[in-house]
Amino acid sequence: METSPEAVSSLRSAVKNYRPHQRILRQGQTPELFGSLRSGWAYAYRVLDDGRRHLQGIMLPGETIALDSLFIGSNTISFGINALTSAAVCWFPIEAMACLLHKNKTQRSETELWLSYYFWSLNHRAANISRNDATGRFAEFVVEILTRLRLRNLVRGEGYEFPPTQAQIADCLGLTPVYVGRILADLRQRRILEVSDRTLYILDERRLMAIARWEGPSLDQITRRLSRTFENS
Amino acid sequence: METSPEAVSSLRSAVKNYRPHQRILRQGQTPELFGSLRSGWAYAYRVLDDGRRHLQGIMLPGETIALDSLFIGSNTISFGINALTSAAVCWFPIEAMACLLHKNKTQRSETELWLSYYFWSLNHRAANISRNDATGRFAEFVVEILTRLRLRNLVRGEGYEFPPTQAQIADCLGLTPVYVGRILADLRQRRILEVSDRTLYILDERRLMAIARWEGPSLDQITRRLSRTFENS
DNA sequence: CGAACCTTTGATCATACTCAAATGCTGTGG
DNA sequence: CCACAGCATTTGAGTATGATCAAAGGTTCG
Repeated sequence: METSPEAVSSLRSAVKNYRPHQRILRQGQTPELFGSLRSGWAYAYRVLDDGRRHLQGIMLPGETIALDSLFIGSNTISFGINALTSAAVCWFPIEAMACLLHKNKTQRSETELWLSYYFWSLNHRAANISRNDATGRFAEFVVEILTRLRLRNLVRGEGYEFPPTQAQIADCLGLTPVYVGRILADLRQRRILEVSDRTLYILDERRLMAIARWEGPSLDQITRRLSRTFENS
Repeated sequence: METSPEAVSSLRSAVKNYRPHQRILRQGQTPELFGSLRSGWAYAYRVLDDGRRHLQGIMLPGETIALDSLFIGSNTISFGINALTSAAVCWFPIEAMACLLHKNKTQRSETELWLSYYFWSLNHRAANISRNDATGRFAEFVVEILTRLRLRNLVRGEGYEFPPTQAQIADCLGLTPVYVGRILADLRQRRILEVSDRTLYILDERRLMAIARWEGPSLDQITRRLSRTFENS
């Protein structure tokens, strides 16, 4: 929601810093503020009855924290959000934000676009987990993150910043940490991609996409429109 | 969205009937109308690149078709919706509906509740698929549907109406039809539940819930509030 | 310097898939 | 009314993908 700074910046806002693993939003809480990640990564998770965690998604620098909170009023969010790396979050008052979004036509259609992307990705994630094999899941996971990093031009040097641990990736994809390690080893050996020192190197993007069986059309359509919103600002 | 009939019924609406498997909403379409299932079941699906389908969710009688459409403006929905049984859908103009929801405070907070349930279920479904084993997934699937059927008092006789085929269940849970059959046989043999003649009989709800490892608290909280909205109308 | 965590590798195991064939049910047209 | 095609279910036998258990080396942090 990195949008139309003139309008948004008129809102009172506060920046808060978080250490890795620090809680940003509590599961079951009614959010009072609406946040956006100024820097760093974060993850949305759900604590299961047996104590294990399931990671529902990952937030990249510049992205929105829990878009839900703009629309659910006084209801609670069903997940918590923690910092994955050191992170800074910019907080806005929800009420004012929602009001602004409703009145300003441009803002509103932009929010609708983000929300539709949000719905898309929630559904897509479930489809990915249920149909792809482990390697395919991981490949899709990487491609999605890549797309989002590129959208915001977060390329650093030759590689991409890629802080999640194997255990976190596993919790995202419904795999075990050990097996994620094996997938990484396999992809590295096949010279498709390599992760080292929290950096991701894509060696053969074409084959990576083939493995991910990426649904080009449906995502492309959305990202093209999203990237247009960046050009305009 | 079976709510405050006085207000909603003032909107122009049309009822349309559908045969089993008939398309209700096309994938990639911008919905012009907002629908609610007057009778029958429907399913939201996504066609994958390899031609297979993934079922994203199932809609029961009385429920809303694609709550998304109220919030995404002119964007497209990333899934299609088909009738699962013979079904009747009641269509409302989206614009008027959205406007009504925004102005009327009661309606609005009710929509927020439904939307938060929608977000919950999208996330929950992904968590279910990625963490539970096949039997657990199915048990959770059943318990969720059961909860929703009861919410609307759709009990018929001693059993519950349960039209989905094993192949559809499989596409919902990321399993194969054959294995779903084996799960059913196993649960029947263990006297936990039984499906015959499109009817579901719960033989041992306690054990079913245990298998589903149902997240009692988080769902209960929502359903209690949802059922309150039914009592009020 | 030690503790905690992350990664890597090996060996074994089980859950769920694949392939295949038989049975039953439903609807349709001759 | 029957024959048949098409689908849904059931069961069997064999297989593979990813889990589990275990241990060793590497990092990071206090």
